[in-house]
Amino acid sequence: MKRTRLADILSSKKVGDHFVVMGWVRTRRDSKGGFSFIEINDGSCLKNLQIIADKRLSNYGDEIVKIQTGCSIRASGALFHSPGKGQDVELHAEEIQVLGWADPDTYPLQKKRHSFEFLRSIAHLRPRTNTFGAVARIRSAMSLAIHTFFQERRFFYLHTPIITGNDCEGAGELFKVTTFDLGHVPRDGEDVDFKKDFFGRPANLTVSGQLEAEVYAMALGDVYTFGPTFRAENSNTSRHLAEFWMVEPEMAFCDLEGDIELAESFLKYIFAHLLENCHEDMAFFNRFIDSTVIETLEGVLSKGFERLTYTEAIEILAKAERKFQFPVAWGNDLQSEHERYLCEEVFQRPIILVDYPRQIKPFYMKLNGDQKTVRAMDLLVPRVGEIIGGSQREDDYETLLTRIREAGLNPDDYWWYLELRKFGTAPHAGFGLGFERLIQFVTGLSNIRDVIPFPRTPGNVSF
RNA sequence: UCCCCGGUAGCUCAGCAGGUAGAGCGGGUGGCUGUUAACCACUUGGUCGGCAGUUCGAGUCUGUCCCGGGGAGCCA
Repeated sequence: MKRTRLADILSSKKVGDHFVVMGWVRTRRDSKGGFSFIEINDGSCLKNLQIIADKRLSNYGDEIVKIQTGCSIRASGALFHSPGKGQDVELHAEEIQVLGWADPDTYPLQKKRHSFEFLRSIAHLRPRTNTFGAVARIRSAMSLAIHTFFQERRFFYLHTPIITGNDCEGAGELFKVTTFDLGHVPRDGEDVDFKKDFFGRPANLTVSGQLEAEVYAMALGDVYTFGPTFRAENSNTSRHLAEFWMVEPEMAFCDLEGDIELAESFLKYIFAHLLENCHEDMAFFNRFIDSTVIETLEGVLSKGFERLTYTEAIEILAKAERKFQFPVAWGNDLQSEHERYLCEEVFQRPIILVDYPRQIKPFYMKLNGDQKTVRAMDLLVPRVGEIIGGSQREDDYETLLTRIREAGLNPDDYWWYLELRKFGTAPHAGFGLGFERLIQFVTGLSNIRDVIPFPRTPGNVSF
């Protein structure tokens, strides 16, 4: 089954050479002049290859003229300059073999544009469209860039557990993991008897690898995780998934300043990588999805991010002429409308907000000297909102203990996390980046369900 | 979970003030052309989201449930 990928043929354009190509038919147009044009795509790149099928081919009458959108074919022939507009080269087939038919009466994809809503209902076929093919390639390229960025900086890739026994990390509702027969759950009086469950205690899918990443940062120095996380929140928005991928670097001997520098150079690295290596797909998004995405990424590369404190942000919002639905007051968390106003109207580019009030942030963030704020940073981008949340971590044992109690959590559940502060504690910091939200930002796609192959949302686990 | 909007042919939608359904695309057939979201002609195609109700009569009005979208909350 030797073949040459379309990406290689179309980039090298070796006219005169002989190739074997395989792919899925996008369209067939017949010429009664005695041949057919068949466009195929094999997913290796956005572009299609036009194949010229002459009527002298032995199966022209019974097969080739019946080839429809969705069929998979194998074609061999020589590459020629194309006299037509729309493509530089084309393959003149010497042989065409249909590998798999696609009944046109029931194959749901047309040559025409479909709505994203409809394509979500056929998630098994939507990667064959231009948009979803491009998203998949971008997603893959970004994954590679994430690893190379960290590896070049000598971070170690850490695998944190998917199933955890930490019942509360303060990050949303948990999916429970059990082997119980839910019709007959063992009970100890009123309560569920978890001693009889697989782990002998309650377990759940992870909502974040951060606490475990801190463990390894306090031994290896710089580590990062890149894996799936799960939130059972009943969130029905274009920015939330029940299963999403998160990147979480964690650095020992690092403060908030270093954390912000890492976040900024990280995003710049990813964006530069995309602009350099994913020209065709990025141009596609810029043309058909959002005509500002390339300019936005270039803007980040040249100008970086606006940085301000939470307190400064509140001052700007308080002076704004705009009427907000939610009140602006120091101590309140910023609402979407506030974040959007700052990002999209005041600064018109990504912003980093630091030093949030302690009461609106999790227990593990380091308390500032003022005792009122914590060393937190949120990175907000236009359209998508928060894509990074990070902080310097609390490294003082007593302060952390107090903060855990303040949050209404049981210190016993965090004994090992607390021990990191007891034995050789050190300043450290890290952040979490929502991978899908980053893809939304770079592609311009407005619904997060369209940047992950098989989205999981409340009421939907199809495919 | 809350607030808005929507669910009509395989897809995208129209159907104005209740009188039992239309277009474009797709599919099929024929024609035409180095075509390229091809084009032209003909043709195929629907228990109008489900269940109740009002009415002589419901795609159209009412209730309710389900599903989808946008926004909000929660967050990444």
